[in-house]
Amino acid sequence: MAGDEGVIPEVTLSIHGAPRPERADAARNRRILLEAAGRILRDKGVDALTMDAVAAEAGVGVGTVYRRFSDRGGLAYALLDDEECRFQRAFISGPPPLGPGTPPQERLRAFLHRYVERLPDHADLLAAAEDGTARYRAGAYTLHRQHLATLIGQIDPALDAVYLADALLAALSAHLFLYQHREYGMSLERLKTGLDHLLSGITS
Amino acid sequence: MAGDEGVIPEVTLSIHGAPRPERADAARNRRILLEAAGRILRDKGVDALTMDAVAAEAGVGVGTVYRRFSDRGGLAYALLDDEECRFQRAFISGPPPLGPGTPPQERLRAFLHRYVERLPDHADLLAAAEDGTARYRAGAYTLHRQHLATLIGQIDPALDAVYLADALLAALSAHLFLYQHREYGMSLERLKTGLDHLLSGITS
DNA sequence: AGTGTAAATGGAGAACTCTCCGATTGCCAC
DNA sequence: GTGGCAATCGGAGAGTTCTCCATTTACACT
Repeated sequence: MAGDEGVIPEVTLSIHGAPRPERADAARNRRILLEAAGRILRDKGVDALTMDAVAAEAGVGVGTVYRRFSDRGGLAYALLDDEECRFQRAFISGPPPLGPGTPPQERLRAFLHRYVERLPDHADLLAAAEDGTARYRAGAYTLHRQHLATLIGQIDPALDAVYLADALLAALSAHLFLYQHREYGMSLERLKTGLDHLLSGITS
Repeated sequence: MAGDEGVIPEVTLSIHGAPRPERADAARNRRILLEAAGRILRDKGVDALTMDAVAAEAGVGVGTVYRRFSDRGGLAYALLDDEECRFQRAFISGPPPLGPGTPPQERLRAFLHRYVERLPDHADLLAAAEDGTARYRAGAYTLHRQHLATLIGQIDPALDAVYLADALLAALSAHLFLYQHREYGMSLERLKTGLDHLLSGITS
């Protein structure tokens, strides 16, 4: 416990910028809740991950769960936060071809491929997080879109970079992935190759 | 009432092929329920369109609503059925450029543009219908995908037509549209032009 | 008409998400 | 310390979706 974890508070780049430091009991509860949620997720699967169940497992009231994570999607995003932060560091400042120091065409392709590789492990939780219009309001989406739009703008300033970023990310929807991969049996390789073809209209 | 409506039973091409004819009381209730739902939708908006409200407005039990339309998404799709059937007729057997008798590149483009034009009027209801993975299980999605995949296969048999159909349709998600158009302010023209750019990788 | 049966009905109730607000508690200035 | 206040807590309850099944009803076949 000494020294805690690091400099950056928690829930950093990805979901929402922390407006102000959390009170000690609140921070403790966040940790307790995340651990409880992780246990439920591991032991009983994503369907058992209800707000009531998390509250019961953590031994707090359900109101506390909603105060920490504004809704079920928020809890799901919080559970993905570690991995998301790693991904964000990788494409913002990591080594090539994901990070800087590579032509934008290749960075774009690397981003999409890496995103696909991330999906199998997280699609269930992501699908819960991305429910409805929630995906587009999340910080992660905004950052991904901005990153893709920047790369596309570097490739060809005449393109509508923001629109194309949305379109590419739409093809990476967790719900679509669940359907394509688990139900329709498309392999990750097939998805990557398909994305490459989509890209060919952009990198031309 | 004499002569009813037509040859084709109801809920025809779009949602699911009718397995067997409906009993008279069931058909009557379907009509009553759809009228009640339409009234609620018109008067109070999509948020008031709950299964309980429809049941109450129609004067039946909620179990009946669920028997007719398996869930809220099913009800939403049923409300869209008329328009959907018209759209389907248009791209299957209607006049060019949407229907046959036009090069596949142009039919593909016409399909996407027409889809975008349809969205503003129906996005709210469509968003309710497309919730979660429901979109991909719906008959309408399957048909749209098959149509697009056929056109893409005609353009270039070497492409993964089914994957690209999914990807194009992903960009037409009602949830994404609501975000892009209503929240982000993208015009229909901008969406169409963006889709044209996406297409350029396919029609190349 | 009478009858058997498969289909349709309705509403109680389970499960869930999310809100509300009085009670409680950490934290900072003094 | 201690006083005050803003943040936090908890759990009852409202609103929804969807299930279940005992009861009722339509319709085909004598």
